[in-house]
Amino acid sequence: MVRLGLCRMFVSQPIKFRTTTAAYIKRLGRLEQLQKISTLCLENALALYKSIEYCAAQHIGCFRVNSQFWPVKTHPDVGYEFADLPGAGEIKKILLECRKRALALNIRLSFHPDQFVLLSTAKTDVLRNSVDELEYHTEVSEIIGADVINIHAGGGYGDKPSALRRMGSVIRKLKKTVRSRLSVENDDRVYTPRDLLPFCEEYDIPLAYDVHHHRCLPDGLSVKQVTDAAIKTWDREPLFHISSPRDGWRGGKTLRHHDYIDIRDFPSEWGSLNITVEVEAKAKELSVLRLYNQMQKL
DNA sequence: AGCGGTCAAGTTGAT
DNA sequence: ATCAACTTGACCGCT
Repeated sequence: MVRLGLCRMFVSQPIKFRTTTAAYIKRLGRLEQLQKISTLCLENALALYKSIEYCAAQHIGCFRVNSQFWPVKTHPDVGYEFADLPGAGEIKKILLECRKRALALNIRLSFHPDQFVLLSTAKTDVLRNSVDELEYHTEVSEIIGADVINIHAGGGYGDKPSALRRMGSVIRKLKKTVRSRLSVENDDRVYTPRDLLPFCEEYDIPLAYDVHHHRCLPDGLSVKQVTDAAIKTWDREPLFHISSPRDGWRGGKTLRHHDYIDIRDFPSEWGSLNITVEVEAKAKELSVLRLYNQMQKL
């Protein structure tokens, strides 16, 4: 019933996603830049195909694709159009094969852009970069068939209601292809489910419920209450997050992720639901496999 | 082959 | 005022 999701990479499998840095790319001429990036994009497309095959064979139902899948795509100096890469047509063919394979094997694909994507910011350049980044993620999503681009609500800036209103008005102006994939996640420092649930209803954006963050930053709502309310915000299969604290629940730093999931951290309320649960744990596929096996025994 | 320095971007909260 | 933490790697370039 529960579809477990693997995040971004493998620790035991020979499946590698490549990336580069803007500093390195800048040293090359434009043609060399595009050639280098093309090579990385091609390798990443092949790695995605292998990832889909692996997940399907191991009862892993979802794969979160790395944000650097097309490296430095939106960088102001070295960014590029996908179509301008040498061999773009060949790469796209492989990506369309990924889409077909994921559909045939029922592997859900998702994205989680990093912390620089901030729709609640008051700064116009930060906002522009954020929207560019979301549009890049959407461009890939449309090709490979990813249905979720999950982001955090960003900073509070001393006034969370105002920040959320800014984010809401930006969301209303996003292209439909972007907006229809967007979800917002409760974080461990600023925005709780209690903050976000009314926002999600008002702006028709689903809540990606991270139960670990909720435990780090409680808001008086129970796991059951948030689970039920979050499910109602989704018009497709809900997507939630699970992780366990590296150093246990006692002591200060509960935020850092453990290698594996402690089965006791997996909410009993989730056991029989039709939901995707992305596993955020450092042992990657090994942690998903262990959790799957433990859940089968229950 | 192994290792050290480096990497686009924002915000928060601990020191 | 500075810096680690957030997802922490993975990369290049030197030995």
